[in-house]
Amino acid sequence: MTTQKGTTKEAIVEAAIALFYAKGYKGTTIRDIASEAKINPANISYYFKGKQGLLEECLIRFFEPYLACLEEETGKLEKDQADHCLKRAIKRVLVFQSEHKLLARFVWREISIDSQTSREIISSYLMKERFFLKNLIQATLKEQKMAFPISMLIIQLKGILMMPYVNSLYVSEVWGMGPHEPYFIDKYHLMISKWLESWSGNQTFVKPIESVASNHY
Amino acid sequence: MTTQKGTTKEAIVEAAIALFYAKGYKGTTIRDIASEAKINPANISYYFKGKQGLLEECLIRFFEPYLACLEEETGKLEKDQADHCLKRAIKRVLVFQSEHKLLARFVWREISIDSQTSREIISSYLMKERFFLKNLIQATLKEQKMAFPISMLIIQLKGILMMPYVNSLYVSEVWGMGPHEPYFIDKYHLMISKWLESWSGNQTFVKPIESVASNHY
Amino acid sequence: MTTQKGTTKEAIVEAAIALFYAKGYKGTTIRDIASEAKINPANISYYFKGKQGLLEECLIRFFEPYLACLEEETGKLEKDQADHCLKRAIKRVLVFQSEHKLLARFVWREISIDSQTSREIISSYLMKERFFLKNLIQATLKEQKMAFPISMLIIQLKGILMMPYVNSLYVSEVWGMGPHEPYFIDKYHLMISKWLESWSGNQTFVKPIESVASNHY
Amino acid sequence: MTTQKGTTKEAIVEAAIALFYAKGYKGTTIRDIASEAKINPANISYYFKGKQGLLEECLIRFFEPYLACLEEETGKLEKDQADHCLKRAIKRVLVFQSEHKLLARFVWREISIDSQTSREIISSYLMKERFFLKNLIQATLKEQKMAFPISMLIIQLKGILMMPYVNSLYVSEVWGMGPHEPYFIDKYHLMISKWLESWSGNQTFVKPIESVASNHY
DNA sequence: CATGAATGAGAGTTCATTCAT
DNA sequence: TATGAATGAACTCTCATTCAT
Repeated sequence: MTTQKGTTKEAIVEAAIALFYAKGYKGTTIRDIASEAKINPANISYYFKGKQGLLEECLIRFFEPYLACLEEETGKLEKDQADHCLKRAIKRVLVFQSEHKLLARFVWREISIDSQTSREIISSYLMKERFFLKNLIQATLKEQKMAFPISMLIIQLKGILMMPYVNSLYVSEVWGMGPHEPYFIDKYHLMISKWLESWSGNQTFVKPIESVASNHY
Repeated sequence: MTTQKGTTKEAIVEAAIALFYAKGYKGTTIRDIASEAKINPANISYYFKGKQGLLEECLIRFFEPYLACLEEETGKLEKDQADHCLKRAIKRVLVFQSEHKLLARFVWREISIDSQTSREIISSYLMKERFFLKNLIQATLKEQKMAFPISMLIIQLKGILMMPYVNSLYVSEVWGMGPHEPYFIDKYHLMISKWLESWSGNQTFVKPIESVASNHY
Repeated sequence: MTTQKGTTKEAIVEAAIALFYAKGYKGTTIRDIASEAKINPANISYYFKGKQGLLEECLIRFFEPYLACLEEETGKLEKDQADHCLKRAIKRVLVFQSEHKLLARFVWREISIDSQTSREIISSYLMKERFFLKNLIQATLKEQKMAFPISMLIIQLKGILMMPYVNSLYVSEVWGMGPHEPYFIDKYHLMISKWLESWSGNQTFVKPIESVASNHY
Repeated sequence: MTTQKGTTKEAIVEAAIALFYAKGYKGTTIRDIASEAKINPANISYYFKGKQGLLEECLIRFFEPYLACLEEETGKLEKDQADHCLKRAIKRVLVFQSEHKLLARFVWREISIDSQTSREIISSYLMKERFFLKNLIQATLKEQKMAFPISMLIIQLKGILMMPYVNSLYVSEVWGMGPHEPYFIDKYHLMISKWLESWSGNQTFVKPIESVASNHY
């Protein structure tokens, strides 16, 4: 059978993401994936050197562009205002995740399982993430007297970024709209901006924080 | 080898909870469990009619007392003030989950996977949960003009209850303390109370909501 | 199905030896072995931790008693005449191999293939073999002026010992009888004795070497 | 990529011989061969109709010239002295094998494995071999009273011819030199001549047999 | 001729489960 | 109750082979 070049590989990844999301990595067999992608199971080993290789491809496809957002904005710290970089980074990360909801959800859930497998690749990505977030936050805080330790801000930020895709149900209802809806990102981003300004001191274009609070609960 | 009556069964469940939490249901083999519990794998089938039976035992051990909290407080609605019942229910649920952190975390994570298996038992529990939450909220709202649809409040509440065990990292850092710390529950409960009063209109012993907001972010 | 204790394991090893001999290690599948032994393929992994484990069991079953012959006679060097020890060692090795012809043939053929697998276990056994042979020969040579380097004698001896099982066809026809026939060992042993005396100088009960030579060719 | 005509095919055969020798037929994959020969795996099927076809090509490349030696010398029986033909045949066979050591060793080892595959081609070659050897020996023996049955002489001769390549280690040490050394063939051939004369009665240009014997052991 | 994609058969292995003891 | 042996199903992966280009 003749297929378009590259089609098979893409079909496998797409099917894998959908099934890993729905049934978990361990709960998905390569035959599931093969039949979903309408290809021969052997192709999975052919293209990805096995099921774990496919998992790693998925992780890479998530983390590479995800980290690119953070890296690029970290790179702009020298010529742009730090809080602008941080805000742009946040926005880009939110957009990226919202464009890859299944993948985002699957990745954040799966790495909470002590899977033995792919441990190295995951921890290397998480290290990079932490590095960029730290730099961005540190630069934003530069001239501030820090009310919080940086480490705490990093983890807060990370939690906020993951939240809509890990607890989408919760967030979507709390916010009256979900990550899938058109203006969600704008709204969520606005909320984060206010949180950010609450500690960065840089409140140029922000409404009073009370309005967020009452929105929030 | 002779063991105390019931000891074997308990050892199995304990080992299962720890391993299901760490490695996921699919990622845990009954031999893992057996060797962790220092018993023979055949005993698992003997006592629980198989691995799935053991999973269901875990689910039951989580949901039965969990739902009991809600059911009992729902039952008190006739003789006590509705918002008091709701607050007590919330507190008991938080305490229970905090006493069974691994189990709570495992259950809420696992049911997000479309496991096919145990689907019936899970959805029956979730139906009950929804029923009790609805009744408690509805009673609290009784004489209020509802600003929100009830369904939204239910899901919000549910999200709030699960949060500390699903995203413990996030919550613990945002709150400056985690579900494992002694006063966490009190603090978290206080926050929820304020959220609750923000829509129930019953603000007898509550500080203004702004203070929560500024606490929060 | 109920079977005698230990029967299954033995049946597997027996079937494995026969099939490894006939079809080679790579050419034999565990399903071949299982059906030959009339057991379930999973038992092979159960008892031997996989096909390679079964191979190693076969190697162990060959090398352990084989080396025991050499080790014991090496141990007797202190209280007995060296050439007697060496001759007894040779005789015992011949008898042992002749009692396990398939195994012997399979082992000597298989280790000539660069199998990657089981490399460590094999080379450790061969090292021991060389050690014992060296000691036995060295002791026999002690008071002789050595016409040959020891290493050459070791390899000659080893070749002679392997020969009847590696090239049984050849030997059996040259000798007018094969390793399977009752008096073969005696005759072969006599030949070796003469070869041995040709360099050890100890010719007490030996016919002149020419008679062997004309027998041989 | 353009390659010289025939180059690909030759590269495949060369790689195959080296790998079959080192890892056995079953232990070698066509991808091993392809990457060793730096060609595409599909070419192997293209040129040889599959892995087994490649094996058969190797067998042919060994047996055809091998048998040609025997056939040609058998053909000369009518116009030349029988024992001269036999000796020349032996010499040519030895030279040929020594020029194709890997192939020789691989072939003689592999046909001792009941490979099912290529059984027909192998046994047809072995039949021819036996036919030529029988004729050569029979002619040499013609005017002799046979002390041995012919069949025994055939098998003895065959064993002698195979020996240096099957048990090269053994032979090389016993003889003080191996099949790879320049004068080995001469020496080995001399030895065979003496063996031959010991039963053919034709001892014109031979040293006394004792000298061989004392050389040998 | 040469190639990369694709396939089906079958290999080794794991696993939950059963059963006689 | 508790256990070790044994099983069948299913999984991942490898491999020789085919085919369109």
